[in-house]
Amino acid sequence: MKIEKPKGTRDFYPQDMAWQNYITDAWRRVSIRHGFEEVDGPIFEKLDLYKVKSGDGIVSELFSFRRENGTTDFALRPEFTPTLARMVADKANSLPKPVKWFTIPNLCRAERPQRGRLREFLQWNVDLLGLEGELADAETILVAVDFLRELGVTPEHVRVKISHRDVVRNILIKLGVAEENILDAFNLLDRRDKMEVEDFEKAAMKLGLDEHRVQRFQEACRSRYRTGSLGSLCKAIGMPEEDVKELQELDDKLHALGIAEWCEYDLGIVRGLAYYTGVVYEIHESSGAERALAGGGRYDNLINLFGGPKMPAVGFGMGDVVLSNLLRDKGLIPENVAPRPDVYVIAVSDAGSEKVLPLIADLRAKGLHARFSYKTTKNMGRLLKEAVGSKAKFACILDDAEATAQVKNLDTQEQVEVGIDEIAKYLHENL
RNA sequence: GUGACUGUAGCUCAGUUGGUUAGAGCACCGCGUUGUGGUCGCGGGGGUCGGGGGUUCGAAUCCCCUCAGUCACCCCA
Repeated sequence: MKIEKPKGTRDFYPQDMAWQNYITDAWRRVSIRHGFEEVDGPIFEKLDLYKVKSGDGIVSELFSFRRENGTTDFALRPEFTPTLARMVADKANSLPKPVKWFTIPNLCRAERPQRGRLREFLQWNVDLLGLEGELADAETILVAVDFLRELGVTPEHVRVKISHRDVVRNILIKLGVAEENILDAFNLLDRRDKMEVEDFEKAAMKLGLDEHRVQRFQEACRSRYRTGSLGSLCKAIGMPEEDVKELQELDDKLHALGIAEWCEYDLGIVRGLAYYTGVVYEIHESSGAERALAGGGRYDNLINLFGGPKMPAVGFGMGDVVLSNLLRDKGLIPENVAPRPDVYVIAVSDAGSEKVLPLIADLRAKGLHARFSYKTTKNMGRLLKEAVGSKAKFACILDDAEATAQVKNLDTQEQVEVGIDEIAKYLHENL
């Protein structure tokens, strides 16, 4: 009987796993050097945890279950933020501030798979809590940008699109959108690029905007502004600079951190969910072809909502699927992401064969990644080919010589004779 | 949940208006080239042609259904 793997899941063969590790290693390395500490939580939570902030609408898109004869509903985690909020709320008073945490959870969502979206995926989360001011927002953006830079991505490849929920809300209200229609208006903004202009206008008018105001709505939210030009943004949409002072502070910090050229303001970015409270941002491939590479923003009410104190919070998530698409399309996949063996031991005579296993054990005990051939052939050409195929840095050739071996650098083709007892030392010095 | 497209070996694909026992390259396994690199040569395993039904003397090929995958919509935490 053949059982297929569940829809939208992946099997990780060695090559796939090496690639996955390449990404997660970089996520971890970059997080740590920016002063973030790794955390994790359960892979499933009580279903209620996901209802607190999102409501029931989201429930159909998650994998939920109940133990046989049990009474509690659980769900595989579709995101990490609720778990994080719970963890922070639980120990809010004893955690040193600010809280700088990162995590690399696998998440599950019961959606139909398509490009850039699977039912199980990895998502890097970086969150900074308990720090007032826009430096916090800027620092999370810095972490994301630094990561992308580390993998060879440039400002030409991607744009960090920044917006602010209150700014957009102000514009909408000034244009005459009623308070109770604000979320619908956000939603409309979010989808604007997928809609025909006519449909967009029709939907906008439903929210209470006349023809003239739809036009201004369009102008305000479809334009992009460079960093350092918030003044002209205000002028263009007729807004006092006072109303964008948080964005201005963020702007200053982005310049101070040297990442302003990666960023731009795009008031069409609002993010889907209701819990964001201030700055929101998404990272997109420049042409806009892919879905968002990362998304985040400020959620100052969430810790409070989960029973903790009121605490400022900002963070983002980046999924591995869209990231991999981007890196592949931009030709940014390194040739070797799997670990290279330090040395490949081969025997080209019967006497040499006797020495293989003791040498292998010795090399490995001394911390070297050492491999050998399971074949019985003594054909040196064939064995060297196998060594090269393994991507080993050195080959160690054992022959009839009593106490020495030939150690060959497979990259440079240099070959030297080394005493068998000295091989580990030689390799450590020359790797 | 809706729609479009695609299913032949692990991968990329051939396969004549329907006609013998379904093929190639790469990959994998083995051997040889009797001691220095991705060669070359020989050999091998592996496919109920996604599955089921139908038309036909005969189906990978034509028709219907179904399953899976991809992409788009919905949604996107």
